[in-house]
Amino acid sequence: MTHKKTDEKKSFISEARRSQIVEAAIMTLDEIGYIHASMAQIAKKAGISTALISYHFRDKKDLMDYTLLMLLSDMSSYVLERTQAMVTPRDKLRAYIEASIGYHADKPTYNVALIEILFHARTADNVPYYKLDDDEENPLESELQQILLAGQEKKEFGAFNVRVLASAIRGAIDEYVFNRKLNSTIDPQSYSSELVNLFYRVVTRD
Amino acid sequence: MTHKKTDEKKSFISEARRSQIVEAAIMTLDEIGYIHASMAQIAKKAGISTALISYHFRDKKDLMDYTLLMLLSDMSSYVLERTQAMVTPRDKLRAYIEASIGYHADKPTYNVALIEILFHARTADNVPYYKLDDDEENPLESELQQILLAGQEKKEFGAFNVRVLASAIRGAIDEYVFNRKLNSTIDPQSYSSELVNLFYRVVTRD
Amino acid sequence: MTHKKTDEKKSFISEARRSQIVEAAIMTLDEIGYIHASMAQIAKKAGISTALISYHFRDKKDLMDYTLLMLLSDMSSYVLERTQAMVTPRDKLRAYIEASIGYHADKPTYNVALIEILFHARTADNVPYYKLDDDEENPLESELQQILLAGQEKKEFGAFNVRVLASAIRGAIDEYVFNRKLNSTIDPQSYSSELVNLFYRVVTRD
Amino acid sequence: MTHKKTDEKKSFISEARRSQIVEAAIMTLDEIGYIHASMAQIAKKAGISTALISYHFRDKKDLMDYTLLMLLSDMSSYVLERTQAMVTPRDKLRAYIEASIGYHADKPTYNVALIEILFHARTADNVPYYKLDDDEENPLESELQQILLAGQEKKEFGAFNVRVLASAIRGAIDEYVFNRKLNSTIDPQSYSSELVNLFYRVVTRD
DNA sequence: CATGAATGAGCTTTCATTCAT
DNA sequence: AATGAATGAAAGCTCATTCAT
Repeated sequence: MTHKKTDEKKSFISEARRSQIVEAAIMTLDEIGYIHASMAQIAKKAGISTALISYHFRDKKDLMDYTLLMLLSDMSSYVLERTQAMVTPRDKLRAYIEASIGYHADKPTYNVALIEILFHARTADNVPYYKLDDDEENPLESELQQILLAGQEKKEFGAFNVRVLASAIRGAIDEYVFNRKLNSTIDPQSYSSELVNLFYRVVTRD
Repeated sequence: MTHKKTDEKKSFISEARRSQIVEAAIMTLDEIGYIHASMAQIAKKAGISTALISYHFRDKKDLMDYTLLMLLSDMSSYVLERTQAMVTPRDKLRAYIEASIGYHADKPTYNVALIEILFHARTADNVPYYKLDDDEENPLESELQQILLAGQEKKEFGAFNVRVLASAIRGAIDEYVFNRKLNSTIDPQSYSSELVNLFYRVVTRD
Repeated sequence: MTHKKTDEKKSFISEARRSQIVEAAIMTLDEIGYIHASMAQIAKKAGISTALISYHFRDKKDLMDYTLLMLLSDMSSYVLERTQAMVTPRDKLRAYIEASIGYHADKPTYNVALIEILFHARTADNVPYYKLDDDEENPLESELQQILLAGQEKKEFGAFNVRVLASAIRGAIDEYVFNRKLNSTIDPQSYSSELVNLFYRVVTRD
Repeated sequence: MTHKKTDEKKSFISEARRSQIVEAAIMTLDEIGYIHASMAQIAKKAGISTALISYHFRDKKDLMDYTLLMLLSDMSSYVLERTQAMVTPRDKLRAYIEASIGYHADKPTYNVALIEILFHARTADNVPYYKLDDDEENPLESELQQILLAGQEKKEFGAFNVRVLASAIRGAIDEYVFNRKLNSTIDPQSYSSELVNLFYRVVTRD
């Protein structure tokens, strides 16, 4: 077989097709969810034949894995760009929270697709992705920990367990993503602003 | 049709059968996940025929909805029992956090089944359950809000946005449930203890 | 899953269905050959849905293996019955050759189906069946060897290499089965009669 | 269309390509069998694109037919060379048997490819090749018949039905090719030697 | 109350072939 | 002469559901 697969070099046109397919996959995931996002539905959305998807991706798993990769990297760039534009740990923390909430508001389609894959896809051994502890560091997680750590080292922040606080912050952010009763009644700016205040209280030295 | 459905009155024996099926569904969901949890697999686990499931539940959706109901009520009881055994808002908050984390550690099977349904099941209009803003109040959410509110009224707690703090707390709890890198490296007691400290800082009056 | 599979006990009605499916498979194999004998074609021939075949057989391999078993046992019975009705090695040898050729003439459909499976089916490791040295003794092969051996022991036959002669006889028989130019121009009785004369010459003591 | 097909004149470079493709087809047939020997697999083995195969052969049938032709002519040359080097019918008969068995031992890959095509390929009317009575004389069959006939005419051999004996000899040879239990326990020299003895007994005048 | 039997719809994947470049 | 890109058709298989018994 000569099919282009995720880890091989691809031609420009091939790369364009792959992007188009990934984009169609994301839209389909958002619109009808992972379970109904069959190759046929994705192909239909992309305006191509299912066989062409098979030509550009080894199989459905390959397509979903690649799509997940794209989604994760897109979200990471979005947040990291905005965070790293700041200088002090306090400002970085604020930017991190605002960007994380903001991404959800800005690109809801991507967010839903991400969730759909994360909670449906499974490894060949049938281990769900959401149970996997990514061998590779999650760049968003480590960025947050580094911000908190830097704040402590610079004596800008007080004493706290970095990993636990980082988790709490990430959880508070994700809660907004998942909880519709929340995100449909409080706008993202207000929520992130409140969250910033809340966690400033925790990090601030007495 | 004479089939017993979720909202009809059921005989004792029928009720026993339904429980058995729900139990089998939970175990199957935990072991192989929602997508592979076919009627056949659940029937096999229960040691009965698939047709018998269809006899006791209108369809797969009905079974999953009922199972979800059972899971939610089990978790609620677990947490509420332990919370309501306390008197002061501070103690209630501590109990709430510890019980929520503890449930995850105590009944991992139920927790996984809960997640599997929540993130896979969809309404007839294809709306995912996780996007639904439960029409009925989520008793765990409102309990937490009431604790925080009571603390403020009794001047035990300071000023903060109750809904946002409640969300942050719930998010911090769920983060432990979902983040394997977290729950596999920090034991539940330590995490909840740290979380309690963290949020005590937030609620405590200056 | 509760599907009946080849090695489980089956109900009467299930057994009847399996027979019907096998019969349809044999006819389909004869008519359009292994490659085109899809589940759909076999189901069509049997007047049932493809899913019903899947219900009664684990997969296509299971169906083909079971069909092969039936075909081999049918052919064996046919030949062994006629052979074992004879008493002396000479008569047994004649009966063996005549019955083997006769089976081909009597049941051409079965014969073709047998060939189709034998030369197309492959193990899970992709080893073709025709390359397999049956772990279990082939009853037709061993019967022939025993006839020749008995003839030598009773001094009815002279000296010869039993295995080689047995192979030559089986080859001469199969040649008639496979070679259309042969079996379409010489009738089976003549061919077997000539073959008997030929091999009588070889076994007869000088 | 300008595509070069089997019956047209071809350029030298085109002929080289065709040979390369045929060689790849043979290896693929031997390694994974006819059914899995897709154009893609053959192209991969040849290190070219599938489209190039389509360019040099009308379709898959054309490729397989041509490959079969090559295989048959290779086998014929092998056997005929060795047979025609002999002078007397007895010696020719010995050479024929030894060469036929020897080819199988010498070129197992070719032999397997030959079998795979013979038992899988079908005409446009879906008639399997193995059921075809070649319109053209099979040179190996007629050579054997001529040897036997010549032996009778020269009074070197006795009386027997030439066509039947020829078939028996060919069958005895093919049995060694197909029967793995045979060819894996008796070496080709021994088997052909025994076969020669056996059939010498048949042809020798009393 | 319980089951085995049966189906239609849908799934992913593979294939030979075509076509523009 | 050679290829990458693309397709329609068909394959085997699984599933939720229905129905007669």
